Amino acid sequence: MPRPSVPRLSRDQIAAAALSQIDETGALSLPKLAATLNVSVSSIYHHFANGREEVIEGIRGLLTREVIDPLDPTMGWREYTEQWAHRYRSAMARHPHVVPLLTLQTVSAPETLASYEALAMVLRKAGFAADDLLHVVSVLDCFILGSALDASAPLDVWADSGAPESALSAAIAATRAQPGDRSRRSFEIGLHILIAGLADLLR
Amino acid sequence: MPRPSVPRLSRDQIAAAALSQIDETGALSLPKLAATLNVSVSSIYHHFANGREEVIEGIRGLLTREVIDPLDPTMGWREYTEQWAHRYRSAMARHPHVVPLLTLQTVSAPETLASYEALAMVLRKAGFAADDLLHVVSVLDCFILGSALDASAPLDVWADSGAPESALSAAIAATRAQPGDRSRRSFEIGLHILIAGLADLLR
DNA sequence: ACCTGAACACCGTTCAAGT
DNA sequence: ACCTGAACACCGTTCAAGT
Repeated sequence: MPRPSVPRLSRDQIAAAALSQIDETGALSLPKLAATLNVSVSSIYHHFANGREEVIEGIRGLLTREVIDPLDPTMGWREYTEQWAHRYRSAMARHPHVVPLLTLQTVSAPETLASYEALAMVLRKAGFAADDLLHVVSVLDCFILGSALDASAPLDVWADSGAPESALSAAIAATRAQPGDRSRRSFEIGLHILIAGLADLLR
Repeated sequence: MPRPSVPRLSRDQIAAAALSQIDETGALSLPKLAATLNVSVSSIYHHFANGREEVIEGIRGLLTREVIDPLDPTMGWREYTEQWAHRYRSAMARHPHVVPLLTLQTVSAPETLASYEALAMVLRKAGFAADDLLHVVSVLDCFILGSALDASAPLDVWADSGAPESALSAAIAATRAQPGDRSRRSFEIGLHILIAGLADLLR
């Protein structure tokens, strides 16, 4: 078979197909990915020399690009942080099965690193002390990641965990009566508390 | 080979060996686990009919038992919550490679469910509204889980991510100058903010 | 540069069979 | 009840070879 005049694969194309496979099947298999792309497994390695792990980093990059790009760094730090957090969480919540895979490996996608750097610059300009800045980023990051995991595998499963007088079951029933997305609402409550609390670090 | 007079395996023993393997190698392989236990792979399935996933749930149970047990439910909700959160996070932080595996599957370990139920009861007695209670638990849970992941794969790797004038690199350098565990310190800052903020829900 | 095809070592899971 | 041994379908990764 001749070498095609135009490459049949690109990194973005592979990462996008991998993302779809995870969304649909809940897992990533390189043989299946190759089959979807009408290509042999080993040719994926030509674009991602480090194999599976690098493909997953590609997905992280895709997701970051998708939602983080158009943030205006000149707005106030509170608003910037809130939007940054919201976008991150919703990007991940849209791909529930991907999130646990992302937690399995260290962040190296340049788009993701750049978006954290952008947040750090906004916070520095807002006057956060050098000693505090990493803590601020870290606290936000932890909560967003945890919330994304919560959106992936909601606590609601625990409904049938205990006896009928269970405090947790009662709370779940009460929450079910409320409209909207429980996980998203929890996220918003926590985020507002965190931003208000972190603002105190500015004196 | 005769059937041994005393069983050679128990669930706890298998889960503990699995935990050690993950701590030491960063991954869990049932064939290797069987070899360590001087047993054939299929005999693991006699104790954990659902295989690998159930073994990992066993580890979750082990970790929960290890640290959650001796919490006195009569203390104030703030103190209870703080200790509960601290213990959870440190139990997970002691086993960094385990945390991502735990996020891959739904919680079903009864010990873990019981500890969330205990927290919910303390919060209810403290006067949290039924509509708020699940959000309170969820916000705490998200932050703890995210913090455990942060303890597993610290942000500090990002030190060499950018140019020398990077705001993130500067923040990392400033934080390195502080004594103690950066991830743990971030956790404490966030936890105190969250508990104070959640207290406002009591009016 | 870009892709193929075959090979390798390794998985998790199942099942009939032993005592 | 508790364990063995073999078999199955499936992984991720590598590498020589094609054009």
